[in-house]
Amino acid sequence: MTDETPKRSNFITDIIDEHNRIGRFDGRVHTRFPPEPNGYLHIGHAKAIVLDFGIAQDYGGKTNLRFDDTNPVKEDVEYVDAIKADIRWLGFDWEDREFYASDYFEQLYEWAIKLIKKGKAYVDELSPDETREYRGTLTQPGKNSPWRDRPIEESLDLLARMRAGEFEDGSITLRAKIDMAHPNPLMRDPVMYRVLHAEHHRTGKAWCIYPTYDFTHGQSDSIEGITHSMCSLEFENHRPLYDWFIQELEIFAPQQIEFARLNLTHTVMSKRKLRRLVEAGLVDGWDDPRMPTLVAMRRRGYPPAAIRAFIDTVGVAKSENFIDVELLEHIIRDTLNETAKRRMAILNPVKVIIDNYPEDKEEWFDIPDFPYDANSATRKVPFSREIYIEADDFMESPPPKYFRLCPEREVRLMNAYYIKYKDIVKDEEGNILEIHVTYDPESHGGQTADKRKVKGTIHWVSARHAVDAETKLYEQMFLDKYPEDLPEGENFIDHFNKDSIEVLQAKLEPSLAEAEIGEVFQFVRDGYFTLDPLTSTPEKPSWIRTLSLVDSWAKMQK
RNA sequence: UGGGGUAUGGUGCAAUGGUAGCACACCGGACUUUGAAUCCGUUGAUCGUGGUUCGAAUCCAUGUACCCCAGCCA
Repeated sequence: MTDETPKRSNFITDIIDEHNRIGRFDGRVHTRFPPEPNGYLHIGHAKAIVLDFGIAQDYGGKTNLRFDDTNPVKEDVEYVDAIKADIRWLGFDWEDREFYASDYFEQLYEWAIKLIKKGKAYVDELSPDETREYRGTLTQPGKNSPWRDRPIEESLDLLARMRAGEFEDGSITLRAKIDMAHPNPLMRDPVMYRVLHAEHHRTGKAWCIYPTYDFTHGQSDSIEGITHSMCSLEFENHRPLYDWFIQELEIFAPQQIEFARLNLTHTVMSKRKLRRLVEAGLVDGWDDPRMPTLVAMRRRGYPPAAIRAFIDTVGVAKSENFIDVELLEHIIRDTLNETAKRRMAILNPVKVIIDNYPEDKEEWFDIPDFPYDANSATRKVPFSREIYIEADDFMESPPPKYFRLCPEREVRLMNAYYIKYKDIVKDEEGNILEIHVTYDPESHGGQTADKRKVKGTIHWVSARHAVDAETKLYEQMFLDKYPEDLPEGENFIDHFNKDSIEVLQAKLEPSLAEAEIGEVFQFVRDGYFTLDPLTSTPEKPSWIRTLSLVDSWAKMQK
């Protein structure tokens, strides 16, 4: 990937620098991104991805993609394909290092036997409920299972029979023998294997016992020679356990480093909650443009480079954080401002008739894609007697400082002519049918020889040439800044912003008929737009507003 | 009443014993053929209390607040 950002520097790179200084990993930096294929990736995962891949890149190291697929009942290939597509879209490459924890099932099984033989693991016949009771509480120690000291040979035999399918789900487990009184409950003889008669998306029916995440993750890192294993804060409590397994197994020891995950205002980030929005039908799916998922952001026209830049600017630390979604939007706009060609489109059209412009005349202006770039390419835009302008760009009795079309003001039609209000035609209810104006033929191109000042510039589309298209405008899914932090008894799902989508029938300049999927344009004075890759067709174009422009006029009105 | 973490402007991140800085947001102003962008400027912070030191966000003591852990989820 292009080197667009300076080398990252944060508490993680401090640790790596220290390792390099003392020679702990011989200068190697090898990371991994370890998703569970049980859902779609969201912007929070993007933080992990950018950190895992980005830091390795900065140090000339490598990053593995490893699916942590130890729970067959929740996982599916559908998700592995989607996850791979998202990571590629973000701009990262794991080359040939695509791994699965399930690749290590046989090795893990051998290691389980090794621990039994060392007297460090035993087969336990406590039920799930009993296991919980025996574990104790946060403040009280647990007590030993009656099976804890059974003979090694017996455990070995039982484990083999577990694998052979002799036991029901939940009836028996393999547990590590650590310390039932340990202050960290994760160290109180954690389960290593459970019986699960379920088909796995990769290993099929080969197994009916599956290792737990805790008995898998650290060893998977070890097998792959991972040096720095980044994960989120809640796994800090697990680190002593991973280290215990690694030490007892006498295998390569990676360094786990925990960081605070990303939270965004005005949205929810947990897979469970996102799934609820989908299942409740409040959004169209995981790729609904309002969702914080990467599929949604891609569909919406967010550039992956902007997402990377966003992650770099929010930084990384160990304190819980909530990023204002405005920062994300700022960086998206910042990127798009550089790359999006300018076009004219009218979302809420009102017709304007230029009385002194000949009825049969039409002109084609060459208008630059990037008006501030002297070398910009141009496109042809037709002009004629009848045009559309935004309904907001005309007011009969405007407030002070209203610079758009109104009875007492001359305004500029962008790149075309100056016009002046003449009169107005309304229907019986008072709705504006058409606005009549006159134009100044001397103002061709939007300026005059006398250099007179025209404060307002509005955009327009020739009525005769306009292309019809649906446009979809989105707002935040939640008006609440922290939709997960609600008063007692309230449910986040009831706070969903039902007005977060608005569909309009717009009039576009004709060049937009040639737009391609994936291209993002700036519809001048409104926002950034892209064709909906899922629903748009040449016959029925459908545009998504990626993001509106900052509207300081609207802000002033408040 | 266990253990593990974290506290710096509204938000996020820096400053690693020596002038508390950057970004977003906010508020002013300039410019403008996008009320965008750009440019300039103004507010505003070290969780509390003691201590060490010429000097503390940083070191020590103590207190407080918040987060995580009692799945055979990850």
